[in-house]
Order: sequence, then C-alpha cells, then structure tokens
Amino acid sequence: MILRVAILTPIRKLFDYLPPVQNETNPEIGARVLVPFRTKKKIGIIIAITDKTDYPIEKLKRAYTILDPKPLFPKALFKLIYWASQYYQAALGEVFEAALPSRLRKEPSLGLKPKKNKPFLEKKIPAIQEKTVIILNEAQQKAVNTIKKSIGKFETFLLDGVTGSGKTQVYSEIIAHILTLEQQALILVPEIGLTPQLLSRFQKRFNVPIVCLNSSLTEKQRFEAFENAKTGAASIVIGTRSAVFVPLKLPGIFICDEEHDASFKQQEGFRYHARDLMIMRGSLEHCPVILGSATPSMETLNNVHIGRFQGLKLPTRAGNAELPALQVLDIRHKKLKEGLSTELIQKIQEHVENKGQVLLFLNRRGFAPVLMCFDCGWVANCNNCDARLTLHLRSKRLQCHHCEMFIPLYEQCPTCQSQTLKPIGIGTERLATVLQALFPTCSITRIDRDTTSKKGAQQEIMDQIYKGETEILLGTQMIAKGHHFPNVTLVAILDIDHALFSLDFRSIEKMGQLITQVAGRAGRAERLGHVLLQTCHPEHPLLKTLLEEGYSRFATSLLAERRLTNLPPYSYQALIRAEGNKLEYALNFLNLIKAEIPKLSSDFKILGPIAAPMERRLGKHRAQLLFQSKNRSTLQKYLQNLVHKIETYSLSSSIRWSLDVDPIDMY
DNA sequence: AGCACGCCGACT
DNA sequence: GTCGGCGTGCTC
Repeated sequence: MILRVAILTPIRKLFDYLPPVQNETNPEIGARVLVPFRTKKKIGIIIAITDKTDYPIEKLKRAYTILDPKPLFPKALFKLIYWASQYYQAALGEVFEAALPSRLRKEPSLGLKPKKNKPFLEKKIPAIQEKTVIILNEAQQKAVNTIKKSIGKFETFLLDGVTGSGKTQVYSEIIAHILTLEQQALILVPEIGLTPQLLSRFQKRFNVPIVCLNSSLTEKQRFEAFENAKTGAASIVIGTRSAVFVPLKLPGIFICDEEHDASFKQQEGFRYHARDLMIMRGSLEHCPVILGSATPSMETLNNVHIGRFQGLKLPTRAGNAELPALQVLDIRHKKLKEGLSTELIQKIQEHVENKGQVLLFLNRRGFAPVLMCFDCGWVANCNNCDARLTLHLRSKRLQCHHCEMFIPLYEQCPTCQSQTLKPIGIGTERLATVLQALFPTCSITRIDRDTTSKKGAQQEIMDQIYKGETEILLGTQMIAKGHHFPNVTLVAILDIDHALFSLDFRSIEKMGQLITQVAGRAGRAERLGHVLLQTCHPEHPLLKTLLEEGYSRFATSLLAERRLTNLPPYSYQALIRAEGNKLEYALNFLNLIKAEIPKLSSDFKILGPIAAPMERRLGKHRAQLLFQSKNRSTLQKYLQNLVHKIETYSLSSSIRWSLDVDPIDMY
C-alpha cells in the first residue's frame, strides 16, 4: 500500500509514502498524515491510496501517523479544493493549507491530544426560533420569492440594491427559510469590522447557534468554529475570505456580501478569489449563491447581462430614508486651506450647527505622503522600495507603506542640515489636526489603520460614533464598508482625482464604487444626507455619469469602454511576476518564458515583459508579463504548460516568480 | 517554501 | 587555516 500525499507546502508535486507501521487508524483519502519530509516532520493530506509509484520503491519513506480517522472535508469541498488548485495553478498542499484552521496545520502536541472530542455545541441543527418579524417592501419580497424557488439547486443571484436598501433583510429572510429546512448558511463579508454588525442582526432574529470566523479569533476558537460548522452544530457561519473553505454538514445557501470588494482576493501566496470560489462551491454543493452589492463589479454585471447570473434589484432605500444628493465642488482656481475649500468648511460648519454628523473621506493615512527639504530639494525615500516615506507625526516616524520599514523622524535635512523640512500633501492624520483647529469645540474621530490597529479599538470607535459622541469623523476606505451611521448628514470626498488618470484600468471602477459606498453612509435614517465631492475634473465623462446618473449608468459606460478595449470582463487575464537582484534578471526570465512557450491561438495576447509599476520593492527588482485571452480555457491550457515548463526546466535560478490568475491589482 | 550543500572572501 | 556569504537544487 502506498499513500499519495499533498504536503502542506507550495511545492506543486505529490509525494508517495509507505503507510505507518502501527496501523491503528486506517488511512482514508482526505485524512491528514504526519510524514518525514527532508529533515522535518510535515503534515499532508492523503490524495490517493495505490499500490504503485514512479519513485524508486526502496527510497520510499514511511509515514509516521494517520492523524484523522475520517476525511477532513466533505466530498464536494474536497472537489472545490482540487478545482481551485487547477484553476489558480497552485500547489494542492498550499490550497489545503489555506482551507485548514491553523490548529490542524500543525503537528498535534502530544500532551493535549487525548481529549475526548466532545461536541462544542449540540450536534444537531437546532430548530429555528424567530424572535422578530420583519416586514419587507415589494422589491425585497420579490427577491426573496425568486431566490426561494432555487433552493436545493445551483443558481447565482446578484442582489443589486442601493446603499441602505435592506439587502441584509433579504439574506435574513432566505436564511429563515433555510433554517426551517434544517440546513446551514454561509455568509462571506469583506472584513472583520463588519462581522459584529451582521452577527447582532442575526442574533436578534434567530435563536440558533451562529459562529464567526475572523482574524481576531484565537487558534482554539477558529478550530471550534470549524468543527461546529462541520458537524452541523452551527446553523449560520459568518466569515471573511478563507471561510469559503469551511466545511458544512448541510449547506443550504451561500452568500457573498459586498461582492465587489477587493479584499475577497488573496493577494499573496495562494492567490484566490473567495467570491468566485463560492460560486463554484454553490455549483458543487447544489445550492444557490447570492452576491450582494450596491456597486457590483464589472465581472458580475457582465455575468448578469449574458444570463449566467440572475439579477435582482432593490431600487429604493428601506424605510423612509432617501438617497443623498451628490454635488460637485469644483476646486479649480480655488484656494484650499490644507486641502479643504472654503465652501466645504462652511458646509461642515452648517451641518455641525444643525447637530448632524459630518464624515470626511480621504484615502491616505499618515500626516503627509512626502517630506521634503525646501533648501536642497531632498525627499525622504525608502531604501528598499521605489517609494516615498510617509510622515507620521504622532509616532514621530517616517514610514514606508509598501514594506515594514520605518525610521525616526529627522530633526534636520540629512544632506544639507537645514531646518526647513516640510511635509507635502495631506493624509488623515494631518486632516484631523486641521479640522480640530478649524472646529475647536467639536469632537473629531479619525478612523484608519493607525487608529484602529489595537484589538477592539475599531469596535470602540464605532460605538462612540453610534452614540453620537463624535461630531466630525474622517477616515480612509475603512469607513466606506457597510457601516451604518444613522446621524451622518454630510459626507465629503477629498482628493480622488488621481484615480481618474491612473494607468490601471480598474482604478476608475474602484473609484466609482468607493464614491458610491461612501456617499451611501449619508442620510440612512430619517434625515436627508448631502454628499460633496471636491474635484478639479468635474467634466470627466465617467465621473459626470456617476454623479448625475448613478452607479448603474456609470457601470454601463465603463463596460462599454472595456468591451471596446477588450479588457476584462470581455477577456481573461493572468499575470506572472518575477523578482530578482537586478531588473535585467527578472526581464530575462520572463523573456525566456515568452519565447519558449508557443501561443495557442490568435486571440491570445502576451503583453510585456515590463518593469513592475513599482520596480523596486523590499529590495528586489520586479518585472511582469501579462497574458490575455478571450477564451478562458485557452488561457488555462497555456498556464498549465507554462508552470510545467518553469518547474521541469528550472528556468528560475535566482528568480522568484508567482502567477496570478484573474489579477485585480497590477502593482 | 525551507534547508542543506557547496564553493569563494575576510577573520583569529 | 576556518567562518559564513548566498547561489543551486531537492524534498517521496
């Protein structure tokens, strides 16, 4: 008997082992096994049990122990993991690693092992108890009815509802139905900040066990959540990206909330898109999938247009709330006071006086993005990256936002010793200082990575806002994501112009989503909201469409542009990145690939290689090569061939490379 | 990805 | 004479 094992490592190979000697646990496909791997002990998953091997039999090593009596993942999920490794050209072991809670990725410590595996929660899906009844509007009811008809079979829905339209109520209604069938619901959310909100809404309505999987959990809690989902003890599972792999005993519905959000895409290591995997999972598990968003991605909108997904619209806000009016503040020829126009300052004053909350959006943290010497022109740069150092005044540091590097703030210019170091540009830290000076009696709250990094800090700040203790709040995109701020009556958006002219074709899509999402934070209760957007380009056609006709028309124009230029979603892309000690090495490697591997068809395009937009990062020189095809399977075949060639001919001496299928960031 | 092996520069 | 730099290649 020979065990074929996927080791939890990014090596794209399977390794064969002899079964353990003391056969107390029968090996099963899908169970973990502890094996000797070079000099270390490693955990792997049994992929096959055979009697032959391509490896010299006498050199086979013997596995130490079978760690699980039964497969860890249900069959459909096992299939999903396998599919993901094929689609993303990732090592199977690496995909398993992403799917397992950290406790199951490590060798079990011998002391703790012999605990009786008592159920963490009652091992039965509890009967639903609805504590409150919700009255739906017509559009919500229609959406619910349509989705209900698909229960028990695979179909993907786009729940396209304007901000504040009550998408959660639709989810809730569907989940109520799923619970009566004694099935489970899995909900993906973009980030941790949103789980408490959703959790409390579900807890208010349902008296069933709910588990949350987010990064603030301890190892043990994660493991317990995993087990409770797997045994069916938990009826509702809410989680971030990696929760797409949580095993479920009886899945009934899959929901991806804020499906356009880029945080569903893993950006390093095994680069997968949780939303896309969730759709595949729905198909494998024969369940409907709901994608919810007020600002759907171009990919999803296109899938609705071609009939692959069914679109459901919630065109109005729930309750009496009205959508806010968007207004442009043309700041050409205007004197700005630290980035704020006189009109904006006046508006803030008005809203504060009328006891409304004001929210300012500025997508740049720190005090200033540049520190420059006015005498000699010296600028603070990162030693490892082609990037400026951002000034953080409170911590008295210069910090690189692309690597971990930071240095203490200089007292004087390091080249000419002059005292004239000046911060250039405005980040959230500076904006907070400016606002405090302008409105000395107001309480001002800043929300960005720097003010929320401590555990529980984010929740604390949010509570403060809900209680109305804050009059002016400002922050980065963290404030754009799904939060409900009922007292906000004025939203101001600062400094988005750079997105209008970015080389990355996706940045305008992101800009539209961000503006719409931020604007949606205004006037969500009975008070009408106002949204002001400071720009130097009020005539930009796409910006105009967005502001005057809304996201949906904006998306239509953007899709038309993408179609003309053959960009996604009208083509499929993959990006290979290479990094080495010199740019030349990385470019050579990519040129070799380009020359070695035949193009498969005429619609297949290879663009590059070129230096990465940020050529140097973390001390390495980076280059990239882009593949684009109208046909997904053409691209797939090409990539398979490519990875195979790189691996077998070791084209990659002294080069680190990675492949990103369906990339969304081209950095 | 690790990690050992191996072949060339500055130290006791 | 050795310690250690990181380039190269293997892991059943």
